[in-house]
Amino acid sequence: MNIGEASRASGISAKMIRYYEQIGLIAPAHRSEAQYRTYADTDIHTLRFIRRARDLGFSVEQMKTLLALWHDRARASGDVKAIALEHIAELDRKAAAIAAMTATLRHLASNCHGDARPDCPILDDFADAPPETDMPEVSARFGRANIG
Amino acid sequence: MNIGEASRASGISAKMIRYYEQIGLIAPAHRSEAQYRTYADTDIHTLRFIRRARDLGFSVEQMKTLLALWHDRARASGDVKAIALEHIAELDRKAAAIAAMTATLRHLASNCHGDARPDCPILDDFADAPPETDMPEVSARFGRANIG
DNA sequence: CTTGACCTTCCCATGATGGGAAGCACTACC
DNA sequence: GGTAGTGCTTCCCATCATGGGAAGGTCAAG
Repeated sequence: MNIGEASRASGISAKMIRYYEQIGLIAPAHRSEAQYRTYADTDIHTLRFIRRARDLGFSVEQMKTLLALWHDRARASGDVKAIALEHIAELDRKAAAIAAMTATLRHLASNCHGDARPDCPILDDFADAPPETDMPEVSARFGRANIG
Repeated sequence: MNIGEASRASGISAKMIRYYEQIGLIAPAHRSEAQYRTYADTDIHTLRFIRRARDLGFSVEQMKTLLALWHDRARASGDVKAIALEHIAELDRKAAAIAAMTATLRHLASNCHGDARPDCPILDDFADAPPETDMPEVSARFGRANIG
């Protein structure tokens, strides 16, 4: 199986498959005589594993660890769970940051006429909101949230 | 006021102030004889505006538009509100993607013993989850969500 | 043998941010 | 008037995961 077919079978672009190989997330693919990468069913299995983990938001580093644990038949499920829980916590943090933003924005937008008149509470807020001293907790004010 | 003081007054790093100038988000600062950037109160006001918008998750491109509207005394508040609503919609999409991820992950984690035993439903799912055909709607399955 | 689809490597771009080096300017102190 | 220390300048590089595209080799069908 060439890389195009592997891509279709796994849902990962050929570009990314090469990249994952380059950074060591997956082992270098076997090569045909013409130096084409070839993939066996087990390789596709691995790629699908990666696809699933990636879709659940895991980073490449986390996926490296997860793949290692997957291949370690003597792994402790606690190690896997710990990574998952840490990732959930990270996602929860991002969600909280987003929720705080949308709460503030919805409030500002609801007070804005949104017509041809120039008065706009949104711009007024941006112009006059007091500078943040520091992030106290999750509120309508926070530093550059790690959401992008 | 030099860039360091402007940074402290606005909450934006000196690095980012220079970057914002470079990409044209803000006008080139006035320079002292020694070519030091100098900032007046109005400049700080603009930087604080940017800080606020940035903290609410707006992109540089959106901030460019918002700054233009801010300076346009004949603006229509509807134009500002439209940008805000679009951004809220974008944030909601990210939040939904995150929520779908955490829902799936919490479910998998709750079924994982998380002890020294190797059996792990999380890895089992990653290894065997059917490949996604395409994103149907917001569910536990979705493509590479735009959350990072 | 040509056409077209596929593969290869290599370089560049994204967005917003930080790190760090080399060199010049300013301030405070002796 | 030196000198130490801080601050400013520009320039280059890195992040993270991904895509775009060029130049060139390979393969299968007609």
